[in-house]
This record gives sequence, C-alpha cells and structure tokens, in this order.
Amino acid sequence: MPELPEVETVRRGLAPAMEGARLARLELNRPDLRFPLPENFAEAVAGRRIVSLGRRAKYLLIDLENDLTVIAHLGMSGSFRIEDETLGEFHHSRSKDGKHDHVIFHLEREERLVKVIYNDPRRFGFMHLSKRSELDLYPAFAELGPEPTGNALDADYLATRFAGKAQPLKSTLLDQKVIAGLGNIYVCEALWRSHLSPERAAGTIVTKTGKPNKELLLLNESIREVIADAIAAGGSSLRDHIQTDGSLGYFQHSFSVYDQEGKPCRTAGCGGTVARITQAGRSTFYCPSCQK
DNA sequence: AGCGAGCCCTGCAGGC
DNA sequence: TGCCTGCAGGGCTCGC
Repeated sequence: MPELPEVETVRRGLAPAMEGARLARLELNRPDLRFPLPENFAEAVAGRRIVSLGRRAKYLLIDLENDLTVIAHLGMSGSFRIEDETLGEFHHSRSKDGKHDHVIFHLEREERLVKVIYNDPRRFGFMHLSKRSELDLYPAFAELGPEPTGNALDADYLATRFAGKAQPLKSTLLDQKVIAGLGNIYVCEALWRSHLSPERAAGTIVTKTGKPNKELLLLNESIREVIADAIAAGGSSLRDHIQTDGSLGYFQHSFSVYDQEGKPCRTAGCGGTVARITQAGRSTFYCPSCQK
C-alpha cells in the first residue's frame, strides 16, 4: 500500500478521529514490529491529547501534547482502521479475528470511545517515539530529500543530485535521500510519463554545466504531477488497500505501467507493450518503445 | 563512496 | 484438495 500518496490518504482519513482526542490507552499485542516498539511506549503516551496528525515522506506523525511524537511507518503491508464503538462494526476488515492487529490506540473524545487499530501482516512497519522538538534528529529524517509536493522539489536541485551519476534513474528515484516518499509504483509511473527509460543513467539528463536538460525538466514535472494526481485520487487503489474508514479498498484505476506487463502502452501513438525487468532486486515496469 | 544483493515476514496467486 | 514456487507497496545492513 503505502507510498507518499497512500500515507497522506491515511493521515487525512485518521485526522478527524484522532485530532483533539485523548489517547486514553495504548494496547500492544506484541513487543515488536520490524523493530522493538519504544521502551515504555504505552506509559509514555497514555493520557495525552493528540494535537495533530502530520506526515513526512512515508512516515505518519502523531503529535501528542507536551512535545511527544509517535513516528509510524506502514512498511509494505501496514494499515489502520477505525472502530467507533458508538457506531458499531460498520467495517469489514480482511483480518477477521484481529490477526495482525498489533497496536491499538484507545481514544476518548467527548463521551465516545474510538479505537484506531494498526494491522500489519508482514510487520515491515515500525513505530518510534521522538520529542517533537527533536524530530529533525530522527535518523531517517536527517538526510531525507525534499517532498515531491508543493514547491519543495525543483529541477535544479535534481540536477545537482543526478550530476555524474551512473546509477539508473529507477534506483536513483527510489532513494529517499534524493526525493522523499516515492516508491516502486510512482517511480515507474513518473518515468513513463517522462518517456525516460528506467535504465538511463541519472547523469545523462544533466547538462555539462550541471543544469537540468529538457528531459529532467519533464521528469521533475512528471514526478510532481503523478504524486499530486494520486493524492487527489485518494491514494492508489491496490487490491488490499483498506480505507481508514474501514471500507475495503477498491480497484478503480489501474496504473499506466505498474503491474501492466504485456498490456499495450497507453502513450498516444506508441503501440508498444509494457515490459517488466528487475532492477536492484525489484520489478520495474516500462514501455521499451517510448521510454528512451 | 556508491552501488546492488540479501534479508526481515506473511499472504496470495499460479502451476502441477 | 494440497504443495510448491515466486512475488508483493520498504528500507536497513552488509558486502564488493
């Protein structure tokens, strides 16, 4: 599920339930996810009011009163769902018996009790605690690249990062230190929109003077657009994406190239066929006819 | 230093 | 029906 647009969708889905609520109790059903959960996690957060929900790259940030933030990463298979006891069981979770419900936030708002449940079959997700005032010191944030939203990302910056690089565009764009929040799907989609081969060396779209060439200008626009479009669409709709309101994910749009191996390329007039290759151990989907 | 490979873990789809 | 293999949105760590 979770690249930047999906995490942003989760944040927006959880915010109405969580912001302003009191975190009455944290229920931990195991001591670890990918990493051990924070020392005294439940004790540290219990009783605090939730000030706001934020996001950095693919990390969800739960800001609590008195300068404490829960940093949550959903890994590959993490999801949240909301159970509002006053509304009953309106959702149909895939995990019927609560299997893989690892962390449960018990919230109180006015007289209502609400549970926000973190489920993660593969346990590639993790949670850490940080003082809000020291978030920049969190190791993963220290070297994180700019967000591909708003105006934080620009082509001149990318040119400085790409210059002289022999590394393929695909793995360069997956590097969170270059751009924060892109994952396998949106890298494939952005390269397709840019008509750039995922195998092109990053350094080949920078001029001799270290400026972005036309291809890099287009790539920069494509990255920003593909992310903006995905956020607008409410995150992508993969098979097992569970909306935070508890409803099952749905399949409404498919991607242009991701998971489209063997299908006709959608570029107007191209006539090519989407191919799949492996780069750095992960699948890349692209059209060899129009991505050069 | 800058890469890619291996690995963490469970579930699911497809082939036989 | 079942067993096997391969693959999955990420990212840390370790080699070359």
